[in-house]
This record gives sequence, structure tokens and C-alpha cells, in this order.
Amino acid sequence: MTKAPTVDPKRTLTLRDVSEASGVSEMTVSRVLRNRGDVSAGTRERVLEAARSLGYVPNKIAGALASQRVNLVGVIIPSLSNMVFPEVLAGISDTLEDTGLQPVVGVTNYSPEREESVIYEMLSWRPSGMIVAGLEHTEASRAMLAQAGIPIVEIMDIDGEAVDSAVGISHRRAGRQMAEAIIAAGYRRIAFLGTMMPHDHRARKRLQGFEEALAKAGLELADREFYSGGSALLKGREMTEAVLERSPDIDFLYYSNDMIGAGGLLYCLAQGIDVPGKIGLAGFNGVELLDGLPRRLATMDACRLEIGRRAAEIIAGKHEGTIGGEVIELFPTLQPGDTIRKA
Amino acid sequence: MTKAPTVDPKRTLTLRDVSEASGVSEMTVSRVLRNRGDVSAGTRERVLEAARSLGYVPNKIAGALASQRVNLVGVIIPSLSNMVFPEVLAGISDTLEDTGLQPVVGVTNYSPEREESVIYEMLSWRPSGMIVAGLEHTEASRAMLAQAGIPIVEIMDIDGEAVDSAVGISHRRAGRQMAEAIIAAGYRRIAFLGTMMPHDHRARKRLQGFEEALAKAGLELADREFYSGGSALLKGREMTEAVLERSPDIDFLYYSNDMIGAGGLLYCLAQGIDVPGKIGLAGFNGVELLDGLPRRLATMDACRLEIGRRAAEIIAGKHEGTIGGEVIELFPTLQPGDTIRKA
DNA sequence: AGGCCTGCTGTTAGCGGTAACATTAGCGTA
DNA sequence: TACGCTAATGTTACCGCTAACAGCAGGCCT
Repeated sequence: MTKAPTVDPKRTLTLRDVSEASGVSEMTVSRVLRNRGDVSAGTRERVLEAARSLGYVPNKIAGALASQRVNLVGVIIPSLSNMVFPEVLAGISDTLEDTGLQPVVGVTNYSPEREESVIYEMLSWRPSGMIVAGLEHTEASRAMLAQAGIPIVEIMDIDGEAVDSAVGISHRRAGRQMAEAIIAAGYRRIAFLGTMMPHDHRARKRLQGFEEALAKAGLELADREFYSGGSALLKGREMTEAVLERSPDIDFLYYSNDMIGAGGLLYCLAQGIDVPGKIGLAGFNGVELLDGLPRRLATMDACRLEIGRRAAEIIAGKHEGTIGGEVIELFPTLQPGDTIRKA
Repeated sequence: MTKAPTVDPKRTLTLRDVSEASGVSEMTVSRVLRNRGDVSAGTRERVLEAARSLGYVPNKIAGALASQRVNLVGVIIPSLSNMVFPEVLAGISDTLEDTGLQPVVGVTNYSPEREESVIYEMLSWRPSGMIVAGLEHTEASRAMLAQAGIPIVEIMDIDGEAVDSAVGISHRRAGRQMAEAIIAAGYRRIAFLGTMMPHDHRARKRLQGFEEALAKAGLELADREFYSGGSALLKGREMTEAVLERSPDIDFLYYSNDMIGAGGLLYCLAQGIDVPGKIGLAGFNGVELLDGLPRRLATMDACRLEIGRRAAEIIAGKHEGTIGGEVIELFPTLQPGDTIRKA
């Protein structure tokens, strides 16, 4: 029984295997594979060939430990199932693409406790930076982020205190703006339809700003309706039906997101309701989906792509001049669409 | 100038810091933090208190290197921006939840080259398993996966050769089934509307199965239309308009996914076309969104949640009896909705 | 000839944990 | 009393890679 001439296929390969196969030291192999330092063309060729033919895949765990460098950026978001965060991610990926950094996503389902454990888990991999949605976290989460010694960017929202840097819009202001536009268009009996989630702080802030602006005009919400779970489009229908039945004199429906807004719009159109004449509607987010609806729902884009880009730029250190701790406010534009009558 | 009594806040903490703060060896601290081995209650308390007050976060890089164990599972999918993969992910997360394993997502944008590099990158972190969408990969990708020495599960599709295990549905069969249902309902002038993506192998296979079944009934596609990019809902409208203009005698529209199908449905309803009397429609995926539409689009669910669950179970080794290499076929159900007339 | 770059390669000492084994104290029992 | 056993803790040797520095040839300059 002789030893097999080739390496045991079960054992995973190490630098040593490549080094032996190519007749140079491990260090030289390492240099070749990382394109670092001077290596002669001949050696480089031989090493690459050996690595390729063996099917060697470097062990980043060992590499990261030795070099104290990890090319990962933690991205923590509450959900993947609405269209908003995937687009933020796209912005992040785009920008990180050519920096050698790689995003790693964690999802919290809007639970602060889950967020805390995801943050802990991520930090234990010693990433180069963290991007976290929202400004509201548990005490422990904030402490961990603050202590981590890496750039932290909180995204989406700027109405609050950031741990380090922040990129986002003012949801309070967004709510206010929408209210002002609605009032200016002459609507007066206004209802709010939104999610039940107590941890969707951004939706909460929009409503807050919205009510502030109503109050300033001497108005208050004529009705409100909340939902949780299920198909947002369907819920939008159902909630709208419920509200219009309960409060037939409503003349405007403000939705906390575009998806339920779209459901409401489809319902109104199916009922033959005059939109925006008798009833106006508006959502929030500016999701692509709206383009395909029979009528364009009024909305405000949340600058998702741009938020992702800017956050990634901060992590990648494209702002060499700064020390961190910067807050970037973006300004969403109101898209009146076809569901608010012209003032 | 005396040394600060507390540790330099810049240096990141190690086991040694906790060990010194609590007066026991690093090994004991390690045992406490991992809940492994016997540690007296008193010591445990002291160690936990020290770790907490210092804000210690373990370094998994070092831990993984030493223990040769990584609690990560790589999940590689083509896209996040349609509703299908987030749901697969949900199934995976659910099942992995109580196994100590954690999914890490990589996105390929339907590019085989990108997939290859994402696989390489992921494998270099030595995950405990990999879940990869689809059966079509570059030669190098297949080789890497095969050599990795960890469980590999290819998901979504089973029409092809798996590297190791596979969980999915037969898209060819799904296409065939839908065609049979359509023919049985009496439709004869059938058009296909789909994506342009040459790398969406599953859509391709569905079309293939669809045409096979048509052929068997002596039929062939009366028209076809492809798109790429943009809002799927809007594209669905536009494509539908284009097809109906070009081929006014069409009596059925088969869409490669629900989103463009929904757009088509909205278009038909807006045009006052008799659905399903004059024209029938069907999509694919069974996305939740359909519940909110004015009429329920015929579709087939792709068993997304279940696929995620089963894949995760295989990785987590819940099938102790097996050696790997199993192929699990799931069977989607046809949901006729309201857009196919009763036969 | 001697000195000093420059270009390439090798050696050494960790990175921060953990597996495996060694050690010690405390106790019951022959 | 000596022995063996268990529970609790410590010691040692790595895991696979890279930073930092050490060699060593060859060429160029003075």
C-alpha cells in the first residue's frame, strides 16, 4: 500500500501545498496570490499554474488573522421583502465594487433585539466598517458600534443622534412636505393608512411630521388605519375600503408606503372613484412598481440608491479630508403623479 | 504622566484582557464564553461580568482558525430585486435559526463570471456549506464547489446535473403543465412574453417545456416578445400592448414571471378586454403581490419557502442517514386564478 | 576593490483563539 | 492512609497565513 502520488483530496489545500508544487517558499506564493511585492515573472507563472492546477482557494480566515485586515463591510437592514432595501444594497455594492471591499448583509426583521445580536455577530468578524439602517438601537448596540473602532454609517434617517456618520433624509420633513402639498391642493379631510410596526421609526417620523404640518394649518387627521403582515397590495385595498366605509367624507388618503398606496389606488379606480378629483392619494418611497400602474401614485422618493452610494463612500474612505462623524442629508423630491389635483 | 488605569480604548480587546480583568486563564474565559466544558458558577459569573463591562466582542476569525469550524453558510443567488429570492432566503434563515449556522448572501446578477468570483470569495472563508441557485455554472465554479469538501445544495431547479445535492422543481415540467392547462381550456393562439436574459436558465426551461407541450398538441407559439431592464410591471403592459397590436387574434398570453403578467393583466383590464373570455393570461412564481390585483392571475408557485427550508436542512445535516448527493424534487401547484376560463 | 543600491526570495514570529492534554484540589472509599 | 475519581482550571502547541526583516546575487558607481 503506497501513498497516493497526489494529495489526499479530502484535506483542504494550504499555501504549503502550492509552495511545494511550485518549488518556492510559502511567502512567495502568498506574494504572488496577493499581487504584492516583487516576484519575477517566471516564478509568478509557475506559482499561478500550480495554484490553478491544484484548485487552491486561499484561506481568508488565516489571512485576515495574520494581517489584521478584513475586506468585509457589514450591512444591517430590517427587511429584504420590500423593494427599498435591495436598492440601497445595490448602491452600496456599486460603490464598493472597485474598492476591494465586500458587503455582507444581515437582516433584523425590525426587531431591536435581533439587531443587537446581528451586530454582535458581525463585529465578531472584525469588518472594516458597518452600515446600519436607522438611528434607533438598543443601548448595547450603540455601545458596541461606538467601541468597534471602525467607521459606522447609519442610513435612511437623520432625525436623531448618530453613533458616528449618517446618510439619509429627514422623514419628519418629508411628512411635513407631503402634508403641505396636500393642503395646498385643497384637500381637508385627510386619513392616514400605515403599518402597525412600532419599530418602523421612519414611518412613525413621517406621520409625526405630517401631523405637525396639518396642525399648523389647523387640521388634524380625519381617520387612520393600521395593518400588519400579509400582502401589502391587498392590505392597501382592504384598508382603503374600510376607511372609506367608515369615513365616507374623506378626501385624501396618505399611505405610509407605496405598496399599500398602490393597493388603495387600484381599489379606488375599480370603484370608479374620481381620482384625484374626489379623493387624492399619496404614498412614500418612489418604487419602480408605480410606473406600471394605471395612474401614477403621488410619492416621494427616498433616495435609496444615493444613500447606499454615499454610505459606501464614507466606509471606503473617499472623504480623506474628514475624521468621520459626518451627517449627510439628502433631499427627496415630491413626485405629484396623477393622484393629487393641481392646486 | 501615568498610564491610564483602563485599557487603551483604541486597541481592540482580546481574551487576554478579559482574562486579566477576571483573574482566570484565557482558556477558562474561552470556555465560559462558549458555554463549553465545566466552569464553576462563581468563575462563570466573574468572567461574564468582566466581559460585559469591558464590552468584549470575541474574534471569530481567530476562533475559526483555531477550531477549524465556521458557522457560516454561503447562499448565492442571482438577484434580490424580484420577490422570489428573498422568500427563499426567509426559508433558509428560518431553518438555520436554531442550528447555530448563519447564512451569508452573495448576489451574481445572473452573470456566470460574477458567480464564479462570488463562489471563490465565499469559499475562501471556509463556510460549513453552500447553497447556490441553479445548476448551470462555469467549469471552474463547479470544480471549486466539488472540491470544497462541504455540503453543496443547488436550488430552484432540478433539470440537470447537480454537483452534490439539489432541491427544486422541474421548470420544464412546470412549463408543460401550464401549457396543458391552457390547451385544455380551449385556448389556441398562444403568445409568450418573457425576459431577455440568456442566463435565466429556469425561465428558458419553462418556455422549452411549454413549447414541447404545445407541439404535442399540434400547436406552436403564435407570437413572442422579450424585454430587459426597467419596471417589470410597466414592461408587462408595454409588451402586452405590442403583442396584441401585432397579433390581434391572440387568445392567450403566457408570461415568464408574475410581475410582467400583472402588468399585462392591468393593461387588458384597462382596455376592457374580456379576461379570461377573449384572452387568458398566466404568469409564474405565485408572488404575494397577485393577491392585491383586481383579478387573480393564473400562476404556479415555485415552492420558494419550501426550497429554502429543505436546502437549509440538508446543510444542517438533518438527514443524518444520507451521504449527500440527494435530489429533492418539489411539485408546484397550478393556481388557475381568474384568468383562465374553466375548461 | 569596495560600497551600495535594487530585485528577488527566504526566515521568523506572531495574529487571537481553541483542542488536547496536564495539573490540581477535594472527596469517598477500600 | 493511600488510591482513584471527578470537577475545575491551566499549559502547550498549533490553525494558515502575513508583516517585517534578513539574505543574497548581480550591476553600477566611485
